[in-house]
Formats: sequence, C-alpha cells, structure tokens
Amino acid sequence: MKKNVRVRFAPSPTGPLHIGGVRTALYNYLFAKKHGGKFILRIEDTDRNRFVEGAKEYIEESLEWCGIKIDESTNAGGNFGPYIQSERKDIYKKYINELIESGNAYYAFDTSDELDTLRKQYELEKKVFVYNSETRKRLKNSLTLSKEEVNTKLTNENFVVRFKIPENEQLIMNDVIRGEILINTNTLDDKILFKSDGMPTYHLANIIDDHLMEISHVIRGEEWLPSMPLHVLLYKAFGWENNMPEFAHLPLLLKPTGNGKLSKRDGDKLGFPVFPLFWKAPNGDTASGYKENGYFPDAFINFLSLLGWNSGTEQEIFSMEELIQAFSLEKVNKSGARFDHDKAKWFNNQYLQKKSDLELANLFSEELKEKGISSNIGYITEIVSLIKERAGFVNELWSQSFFFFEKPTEYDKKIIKKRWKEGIGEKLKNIVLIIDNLSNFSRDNIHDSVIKYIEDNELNMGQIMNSMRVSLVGSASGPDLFRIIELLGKQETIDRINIAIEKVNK
RNA sequence: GGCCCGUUCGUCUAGUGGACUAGGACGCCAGGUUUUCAUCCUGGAAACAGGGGUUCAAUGCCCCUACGGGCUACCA
Repeated sequence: MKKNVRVRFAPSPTGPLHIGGVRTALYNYLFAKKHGGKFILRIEDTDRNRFVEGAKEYIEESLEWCGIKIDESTNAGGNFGPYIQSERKDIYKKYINELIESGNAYYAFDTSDELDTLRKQYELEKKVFVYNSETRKRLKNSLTLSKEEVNTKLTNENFVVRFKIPENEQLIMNDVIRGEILINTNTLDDKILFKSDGMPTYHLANIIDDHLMEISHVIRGEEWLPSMPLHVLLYKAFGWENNMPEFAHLPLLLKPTGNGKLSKRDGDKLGFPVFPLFWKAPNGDTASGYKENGYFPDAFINFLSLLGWNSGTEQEIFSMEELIQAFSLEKVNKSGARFDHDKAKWFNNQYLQKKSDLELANLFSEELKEKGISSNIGYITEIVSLIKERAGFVNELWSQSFFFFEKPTEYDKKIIKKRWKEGIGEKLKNIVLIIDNLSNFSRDNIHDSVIKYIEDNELNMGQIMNSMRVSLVGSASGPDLFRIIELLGKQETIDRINIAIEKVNK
C-alpha cells in the first residue's frame, strides 16, 4: 500500500444505523487498522428533509459499543473538518462553479412537475425518460437558452445544476472486489449535482469531500455501484483522476427469507433486531437492539464480520485484533449474504462460554439487583459456574437459576403425575432425615448418602431423584441435583422437600 | 422496461484448471454420556443453477439462458 490509508464511513443521519451499515463501518475500520490508516466518520446530511434528531448520536454510540474507534469526526477532531456536510456548504459552492465554468455542468430550470409529466408521457409510450445528451437539447437549461434568458432565470427562478455526461464514452473502472466494470456513458443520465435549496446532492458532496479528506479507499455497499461511473466521471471533470480513491463495493445483507435486502424498515418484524442499540424515534417509535437483547459486542461483531467475508481458514472465532490481522478486501465475497439469526445466537453462546465465571457473575449480579435480589458475589459465581453452559445469553441465566434465590411456587404437573407415585412422601421424609444428619455437607457426601439409601432399599432411582428435584426447583430439568442441594444448604433443602410433600400430597 | 452486479449443502462459506470421494460452521436428524433437561462427544443426510464451448482435464476460463440482487428522485 503506497499511499496513506484513509477510509471513511459516511452514513446519513436519517434514522438508526442498521446492521448492514454497521458491517460497512466494520470493514472500513478493519481495513484501515490493518494498514495502519485512519477511520473517519463523516455525516452526510445534505438532505435536510430526512434529517432525524438523535440519529447522529445514535450512530456514534453504536460504533463505540461495537468497539469501532473513530480517528476523525466532529467529536474526535481531525485536520480535515468539518466532518458534517451541512457545515461545508461554501466549499461545495466553489467547486460546482468550477464545474460550470469548465463546461462539465450546466444550469437546468425544469421543475419537478414538468419532469414528472415527461416521465409519465414516456411511460405511456413504453419508453423511459432519461435526462441525457439527447433530451437535454429540448429542455430548459443553460445549454439551450440564451445567456440573457439564463441570467434572468437564475435570479428569478429555482434552478439546479446538472452534470453533463460525456457522450458515448467507454468507461473502464476497477473495483477491488469485483474487478473490471465496463459501461458506456450513453446509458447514464445527467444527474443533479446541486439542488435548488442550495445544497449539493450526495454525489457532488461525496466526491469533493473524499478528495479533500484525502480518502484512499471508498468501501461502501453495493447499492452504490450504479453511481460509480458518475463518481469516476466527476473525478475526471475536476482533474483529480490521478489520485482518485480505489473503490470496493460490498455485497448486501439480505433478509433471512423472502426477497430483498435487509432494511431499516424491517425493524423487529423479522423476529430479530436489525439495529445494534435500542432506538427511540422522535415520533415515539421504538426498535430493539442487539445490546439490549443480551448480545456481547464482540460476539455481534464477530458474527457480522463473517457475513460476506471469510479468512480462508477454518477459524470462526475472531477477536477484533484477530479480525484486523486477517482482514483483506480481496477475500470479501461478491454475492449478497442472508442474515442468519441462529448463527448469531451461536456466536453469542461461544463468547459467553469463554467468559470467566466471575465476569458473568458480575453481569448477572446487575440483573439480580434489578429484580431486587442482592446476594454475595461468591455465591453468584458458584451458581454461574454451575449453569453457564446451559445459557447462551446473560439474560437466560435467571431462568436457569431462579430457584437458588427463591422457592419454587409451583411444581411441574407432568412430572408429578409421572414420578410422584404412592408412598413417595414417606421416602422423601427418610431422605430429609438422612440429609439432616449429615455432618459433612459436601456434594459428594450428599450424593453418596442418598444413593446408598436408594440402593439399600431397592427403590426406583428415577422416581426418587425426580421427586427430589421437583421439590427443590419445581421442574424436572436442571443441573446436578446434589450440587443444587449443596448450594441451597441443609435447612433450605429440608424446608423445600417438606413443603413439597405437604403441597403435592394434598 | 433499461443499466449494472451476482449464482457451491436450507443458511454463512472453503475452493484461484489436475490435491474433490467438493472441506468447515450454523441448523436439522440419529446414537452415546447424564437421575432429568441442556451441554458435551460420535455419526448422518445435505450443494458446484442449466446448456453450450475452450482444454488431455473444468466448481474454477468464455458464451448463452434461467434465477437472484441493486440502481433507475432536486434520497442517501
């Protein structure tokens, strides 16, 4: 890599950042860090109508939660600011004039209504209206009108500035991921570069900013591929083609089933979050996030990194540092990736299993506090070590271990019917006696004593064990029964069995 | 409709002309472990979109078809 690597993530603040955007940011970040470069956050808010309060902050918070560190932005600073396009209006004005003077752009006075009518007319004739080298000769613009007319209109009317697409040129472009892309400029239309409200469109602002901010690689979603020719042509028109950035168009994230790409509007409709963090829109609408759903940021990032990229090895679990080391644009796939929620869950489970018991106990302890339960961290750590392999998320820890903190309020009816046979109460009473007489209350000792009682009296193992379990935890499933007894303690165990005998036999 | 991009198990993917009896992972199924459920272990089913070329040889290169995706706004 000869030049300094500088990449940007350039979302527009029209709402929360969705996971496709997070992945784009991630790939930019990984690429930058791999090559010792800078990761820049630029806010593209040239469409004031779609601006949503809080979106910019949401984007910044999301990247932070993900562990994606911003080198330059409004908050992080940097020498190439401002990093928000609405504050760069004057810059764009200067450059659009340059383009008009060089004959690469022109004023157009057609109203939206006029163009709409035209489009409809064409449609009736089964043709498609394109503002191009052919039609612009018949429309109201500075190429067809006299100087005087143009000047009058410029002062009295709304106008836009359009790019004058060169006629019949074969463009050969290169994409790092897709290779050569060929297109004839006759298929392109004279896109608007400057809107009547005095703001540039995305295309203009994007090229100017990327140039001024010395962006070396444009890594963005595939939805931008069709506008790549326009962008390349703009670089040429400005005379910047010699230090044009390299382009890499990422495959899109697709819906798990059905058609189309994953979009913000999918919200929670698909049965999983599409946003990193919880979002509340100014109008009150809310959408859930991965964070609040119990995902660890490193698991979330690991999962996302593999949607469209693969290291070429069989490794699947990557820390951020490992991702940076392994990442390369050449190994990014070309085709869209369907989102798979099951695999996301699996990743979180993997990360949860890797965490230490103490770390999980601290997280669990916070949840317990919210439920009004406070317990000492040593006890919680013991419980966590017993149940963590049964959970995929921190928020599943409670359902696996609630019985350590409160007595069961009901007993699984199916198990009672199947296992709580005639006379079981008497046998459980004997077990209570055995337990009560234990001086060494260790798991193994409890185990040996109870098993000995069952064997000596030739009792049904399943019946006794399940009856004990249901008495203590309310259901037939759970971790090792004797560890539960050990952790509950002698008195609590005895109480619970006695309560069960009384309640069930009634 | 037009333009552009893509197509390996259900899903994410490995594969860069001979190493392919096409590998891994998720999910699924079966067996084992377990007092139980979960975990865990072992095993299994499961794919090169179709058709033409090029080549001694094609998952891989070329062409066509089909299918999927994106774009086609004074949105980004």
